[in-house]
Amino acid sequence: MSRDQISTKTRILDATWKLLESGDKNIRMSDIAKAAGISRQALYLHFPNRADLLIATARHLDSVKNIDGRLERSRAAQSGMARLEAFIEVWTGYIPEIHGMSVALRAMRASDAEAASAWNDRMGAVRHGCAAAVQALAKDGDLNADLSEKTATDLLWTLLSVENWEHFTQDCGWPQSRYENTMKTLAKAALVS
Amino acid sequence: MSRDQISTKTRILDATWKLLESGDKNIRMSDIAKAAGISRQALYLHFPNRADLLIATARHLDSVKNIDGRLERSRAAQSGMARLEAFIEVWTGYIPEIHGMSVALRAMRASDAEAASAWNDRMGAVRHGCAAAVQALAKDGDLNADLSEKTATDLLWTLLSVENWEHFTQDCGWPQSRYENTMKTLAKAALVS
DNA sequence: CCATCACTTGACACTGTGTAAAGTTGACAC
DNA sequence: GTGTCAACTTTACACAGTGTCAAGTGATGG
Repeated sequence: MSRDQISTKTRILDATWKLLESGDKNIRMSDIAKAAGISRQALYLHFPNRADLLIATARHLDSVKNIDGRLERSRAAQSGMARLEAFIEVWTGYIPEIHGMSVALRAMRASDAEAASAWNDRMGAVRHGCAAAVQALAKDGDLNADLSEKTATDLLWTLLSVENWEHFTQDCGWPQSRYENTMKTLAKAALVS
Repeated sequence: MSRDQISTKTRILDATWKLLESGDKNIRMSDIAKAAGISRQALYLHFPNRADLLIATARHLDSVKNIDGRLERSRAAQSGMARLEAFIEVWTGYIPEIHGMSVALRAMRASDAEAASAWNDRMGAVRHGCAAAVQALAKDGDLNADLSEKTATDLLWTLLSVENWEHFTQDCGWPQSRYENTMKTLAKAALVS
């Protein structure tokens, strides 16, 4: 609160987020500056470059959206099956909220190593959730005997990728609810014995 | 053969392909020109812009690799199941050969409408193959009764996406053979009654 | 009243794409 | 041989977008 109600840094992050969410591609630093109500050069007083700004926005998003808190719910489940379902519900519900961000970050992966590692870091967290759900299934003896825990985690992780969400909801035109239900069905078909 | 053994246009396409295949990101027009042994400006005598060059390279690749001919094999299968398997074998075997190209084309989708439609066109062809396999399954009465042909096609198409291939072979480190076998198993688990 | 912080303004270097124009070279026609 | 044409080269430049730099402004606070 040094200057305004909310700090300029936060205003920048919110503006960036909003622009990404709007689905506009090719967002320039000048667009972000305009949206945040400051000069383009002032952005560089807060973030060294575009990549760092986008990465900071991703982290900001995660903290505002409280993904960790939401996943808490799935950790509370009694059975492995319930945990798998709860995890799928939480994660698939989260995807549309971060989709604009994810498009931008993935687009930057090709040219920016730091963007790539920011994305890998976030997806690593998802994988961790998948692994925990698989482990809970295995503990209950519900995991398909043909699958190692590693393999089962790979399958679930891939199934629940943002790219697959895009494919179903964008390219195939499925509504979110159908996507979510299908993911549950497929996950069970693939993982549960 | 106007000038050299092979035409300059072909040399450009081959050079572009080779560079894309090498996995280098951020391939510039000047890189392509150098690889083709001509000046950067000469590229523009053959292709109006970068997008058109990449798209032409994609088509060139498809024609050299003869994807249509390869898919012929799956059309010859006797049963629906055999057709599904043959289609998966052909397509999954094709993915690694076009992967460099596909990365470049997908990266361009965000900023270039023509690149997006070139990619959609190619993926539309894959979807067509999926639909035919699903139809063959349905004809044999082997299609899961819970699924419409459209839904089954959506599932198979998504399962066999290039993005999922990347996920399994790159991010999960699976060898190609394992990827292929898993796709067959998963496809059957998801589609066959 | 002075200093400092947060910002603005204006200028500029750099990269990569695409355009433009004039020059070179070799093949082919007559 | 001369002329012509196509395919290419060389040089130059416009343009967008990123990132840097330096000088200036204006409010806040000791």
